Amino acid sequence: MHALDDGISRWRRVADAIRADIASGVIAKQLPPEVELAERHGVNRHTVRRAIAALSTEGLLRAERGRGTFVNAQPPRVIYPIGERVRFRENMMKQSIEPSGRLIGAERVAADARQAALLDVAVGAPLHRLERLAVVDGMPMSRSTSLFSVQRFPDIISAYAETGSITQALQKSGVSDYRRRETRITAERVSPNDVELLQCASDAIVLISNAVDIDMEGNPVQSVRTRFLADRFELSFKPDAD
Amino acid sequence: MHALDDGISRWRRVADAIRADIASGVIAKQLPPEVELAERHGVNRHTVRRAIAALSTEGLLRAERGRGTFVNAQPPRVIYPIGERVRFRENMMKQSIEPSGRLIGAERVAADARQAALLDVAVGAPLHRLERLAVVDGMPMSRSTSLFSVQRFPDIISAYAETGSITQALQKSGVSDYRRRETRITAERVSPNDVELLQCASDAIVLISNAVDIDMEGNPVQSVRTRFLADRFELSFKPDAD
DNA sequence: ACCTATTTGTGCGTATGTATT
DNA sequence: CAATACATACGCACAAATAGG
Repeated sequence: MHALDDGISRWRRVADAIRADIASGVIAKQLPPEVELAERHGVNRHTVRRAIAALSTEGLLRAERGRGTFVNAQPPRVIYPIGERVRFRENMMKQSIEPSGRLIGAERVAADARQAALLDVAVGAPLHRLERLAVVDGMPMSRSTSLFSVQRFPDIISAYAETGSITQALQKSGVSDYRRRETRITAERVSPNDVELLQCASDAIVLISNAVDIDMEGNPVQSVRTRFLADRFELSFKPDAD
Repeated sequence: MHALDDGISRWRRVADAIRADIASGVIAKQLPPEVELAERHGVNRHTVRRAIAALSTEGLLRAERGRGTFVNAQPPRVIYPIGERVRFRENMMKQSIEPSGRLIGAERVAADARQAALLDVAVGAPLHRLERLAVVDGMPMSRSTSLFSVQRFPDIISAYAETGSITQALQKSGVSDYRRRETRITAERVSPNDVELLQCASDAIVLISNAVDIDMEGNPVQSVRTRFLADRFELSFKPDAD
């Protein structure tokens, strides 16, 4: 019978009670241990764990093995401008943030239909795939996967490895300047592959930006898919430019 | 000892196995029952449930009590342009989609510091808050909250209620045209308040667009915060315009 | 209309593993 | 090393929704 006062399950009511305690300030930083919460609410420890799991999924709590369960403080999001001119380094330095890119890996792949259309190459044409991790103050901020035509940019990978900058690597390859043609944005849960690199929870949310850069003649230069941690970033679009 | 082959927990390996089966097409639409999966993988039913819960959080699966657990079909996302000229109705009709807005509620509120700065009014100044739900083919697509200065637009609420269009309501209020000054985008889990209106899972992800519209003289007209379901939308930004 | 089998959801008890203090 | 606290895993029981006879 389990003595349900209404149609709400016990773990939901425990979760609601904890959420209320946090909102009212009764619980400020750290939760009582699971066994104590179980006693206090008159439920099994598993039921408390179920409630904590739900609140963790909401992003409200964070459990650390051996230490305890803590209320998540949400720092203000970094503002990331998107527009015609997109330069990671410049954007960050405007906000007094020292950025750095890290090369994760590079590979040659064959263009599928979608990629071929974006980069204006034949289906099956060889592409360089460049995997990068953007780091700010030692904190991973975004993961990006860039695609370049091998035919047009045969040495782009080594150029990036040397300079650590897409802009400079493209200059070495004869592209003096480039601009963004289109940026498409959506959001998903982080892929398991990126969890370790981004040092985030396995159910974190990432903003996904799919973009195509073009040179001054309008020819596609790179197609890039960037994953930003949504709780650390806000993408800003200003028509006027700045 | 539980016979862990490596450092990965059993539920994770079951989850990985299920994910692989889906990717390879071995499982197409519906999963075998939990008890059968438990037998097949040599684990307890709870362990299978843990794996299914993780994959559900990823959006890959959907469990229905009494029926079974199903693979989520992901329909292609609707592309939503963001740029200087933002007109919900026009945007949707370009993709042969018939939109409609629904008035959820309206309220008078006092401007806090942030809102006051955005709308260029005094802190504490009265604002109209307009709550809307955008619906496409009977399917809820986005929830938005608009703020207008009461002083400048005393009758905006009734004008919207009559016309069902922000653009037309503003025209009635003497704003012949307007454009977007800035759009900021991030993502969060859906707020419990919006779950019912958006008819989504309680842990769904929403893209959040915070934007300010200005009239042709550059004066702020409205501040609007829109929540799009991330699995139904892709926001597109093209510098050139279209 | 009813009953039954199937399937997911909830809850408790117990034991053990692992990281932190 | 010991105590504490979260993580994983198994087993059992019953509730609730669904589907079919």
